[in-house]
Amino acid sequence: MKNFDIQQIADSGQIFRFNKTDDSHYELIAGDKRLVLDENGEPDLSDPFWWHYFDMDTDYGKFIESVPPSDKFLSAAVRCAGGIRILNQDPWEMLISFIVSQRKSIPAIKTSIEKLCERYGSRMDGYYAFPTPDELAKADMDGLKACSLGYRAEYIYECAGRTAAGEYDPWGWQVLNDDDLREKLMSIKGVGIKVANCTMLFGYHRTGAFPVDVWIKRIEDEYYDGAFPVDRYPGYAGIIQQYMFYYGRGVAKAGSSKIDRF
DNA sequence: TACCAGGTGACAG
DNA sequence: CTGTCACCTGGT
Repeated sequence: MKNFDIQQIADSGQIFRFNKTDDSHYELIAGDKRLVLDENGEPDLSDPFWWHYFDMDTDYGKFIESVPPSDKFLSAAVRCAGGIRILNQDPWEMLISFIVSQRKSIPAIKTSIEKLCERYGSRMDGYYAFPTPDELAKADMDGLKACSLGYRAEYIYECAGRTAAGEYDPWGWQVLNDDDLREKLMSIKGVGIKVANCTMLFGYHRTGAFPVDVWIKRIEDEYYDGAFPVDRYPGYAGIIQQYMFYYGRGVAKAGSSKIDRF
């Protein structure tokens, strides 16, 4: 499959409910759906939901080819991360997941989200769906604290309550332009610029959103004199960000054999 | 065992 | 408007 590598997608930090189930299978849960992947990581895309989820109508080759050879870092990044795609995930699930993500390691994020699903999500056949706003709004602070959320519990509590009440409408916000959407997201307590941009990129497929986290910051400081030229990639800087994130994080983890240095 | 983690809100200056 | 700082707590 062209420009498709499930492991790279999983390691690019956009999905948290992706797990190895045994030595030859992976599972991916999105909303109330589950996808099982074989040892090759090749999903069955006959279901239109998953076809759209994996953004199969988009040609990622053109983004990769647009990278100027003069940019050595980015050229190396796309060589190593060419299988990354921006998934079409659910706005609500992304909003809650990235509120949870702040100041947490990825394993800790996954643990918290799994606990939220087990405690508040619907029981499916062998797994738990991501809780709906109504389901999550039933949570009290003690229950949320039991999900290892720490100080984020009150953010989740408030966001779920206001969404269930109709004050927040994550799905309705899809009609907003990027700036209005970002402003709306940042009006939510616990959502700053980084969480807003991640939610936009992964939950609303706003590929122009460019989340700057500690990894991207390090890369900007080290290779781009402090600021990445986002304007060079109009409307798809977020896709470029994913290549940078995957590669930069891989380089930092010394000994990672699948990463080539430049 | 300490230390840090894909940040944010509150508050100074 | 930019700079600091506390913050819950799991994972390594």
